[in-house]
Amino acid sequence: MSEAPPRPRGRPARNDRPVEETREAILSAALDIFSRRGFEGASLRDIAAAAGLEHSLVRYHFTDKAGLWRAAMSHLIALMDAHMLESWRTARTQPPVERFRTMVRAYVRYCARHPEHARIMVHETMGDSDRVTWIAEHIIAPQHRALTRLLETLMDEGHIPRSPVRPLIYILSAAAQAPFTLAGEVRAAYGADTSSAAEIEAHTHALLGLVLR
Amino acid sequence: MSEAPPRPRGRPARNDRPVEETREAILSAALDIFSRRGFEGASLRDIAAAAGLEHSLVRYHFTDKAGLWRAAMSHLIALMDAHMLESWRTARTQPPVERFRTMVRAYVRYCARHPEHARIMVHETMGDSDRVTWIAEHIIAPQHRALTRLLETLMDEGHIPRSPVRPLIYILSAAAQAPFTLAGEVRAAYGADTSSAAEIEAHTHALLGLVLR
DNA sequence: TCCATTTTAGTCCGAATGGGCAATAATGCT
DNA sequence: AGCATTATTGCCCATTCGGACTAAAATGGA
Repeated sequence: MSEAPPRPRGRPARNDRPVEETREAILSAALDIFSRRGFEGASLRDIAAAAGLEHSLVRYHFTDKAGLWRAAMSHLIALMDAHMLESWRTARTQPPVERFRTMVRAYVRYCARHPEHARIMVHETMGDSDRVTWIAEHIIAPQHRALTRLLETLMDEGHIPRSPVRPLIYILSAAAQAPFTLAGEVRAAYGADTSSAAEIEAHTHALLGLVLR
Repeated sequence: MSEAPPRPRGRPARNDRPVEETREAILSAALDIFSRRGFEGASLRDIAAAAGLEHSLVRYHFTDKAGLWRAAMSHLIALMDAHMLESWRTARTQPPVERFRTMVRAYVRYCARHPEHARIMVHETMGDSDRVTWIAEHIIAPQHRALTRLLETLMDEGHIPRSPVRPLIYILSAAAQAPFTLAGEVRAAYGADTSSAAEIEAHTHALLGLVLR
């Protein structure tokens, strides 16, 4: 009579991983799964499994599904800031047109490396959960504030046609994200891998060539 | 002792709705829910409820969740064709630049009216289900084939900068869709309703002004 | 009129979900 | 050495999921 092996309940002898590494593994997995399935569609068990853990541990570290979502968003903002910081420092000493080029190049590279970002925006922008409010306040507003001044300068100097800024911002950021957000579509329709360096460069070039003439 | 009202099992006396109307109600609800939650996240019960029916009826009409998805996609293509047909007829007699203007105007209006479309593309482009293959073949390929010829003519005539077509197509279509796919974000960040006629016109104008100079 | 077909709703099932909680090994403070 | 805290797992719960099946009213042809 083979009894089901009564694995003892408590903490496993699984030591060696630094404390912070567990939290980060969970947050990375959460960004991936949330971007793929949306908030409701994502399951704590899938997120935990993607990080190689049990779902109770996710709840231990982040209390709630909602709490995990907020922590994952803060993590995403930190990733973005880290990625853009250097380019932002380079750009601030450049004249407007070059500054724009530098920022677009950096942003396209960021979109290619973190397609979860744009996907999460698409997911969370539906319905009127409090999550969309959080995103608008903590992510969209600062981003757009920074872009608005630069775009107005470019219009004043005649490098881009005069136009209300908001449509322009959405045109530019969506254009920058597209081939990476839709990477699977491009792969299925063209057999191309848009995350390659050559594709990133080609996309940046096409976008800058269209906007600055 | 109030017995739970034993609603008889069978078909309710709910007559009067034309047969085809039930199917269409289900398909419209399916497009909405699929675009909001993705394939796995969407529940037949939610789709049925959105159409005012029981979930068994959805399975009666479309057998499967996968079958419903395919039927909903065909329905979406029919909606798109119906919306674009008239503009396409107008455009074919026009010179290239005007033809481009006509097509962009029509496409932006379509994106505003059917934001589900772009949202579904974002959802289904993740992972490599057979659904992304279906979409690439039945939706993306014909769309891009039609656009490619027009864009090459515009480049030959010097109206847009010379560039590989694929990046250009993704830039243009993402730019056309953005404010409507992200309608909730725009509402939360700016308090604006991008589905209004004025917003649609402003967006079209900004896009055409940037592309054709 | 009768009866087969079509269209609808209700119910049961096994699996998965978010959350609550107990058990317990590791760690670190005193 | 002893003890509180931290980090982790296993298990239980009510709810919901997709799907299979049953019950029955409406419809239309014979």
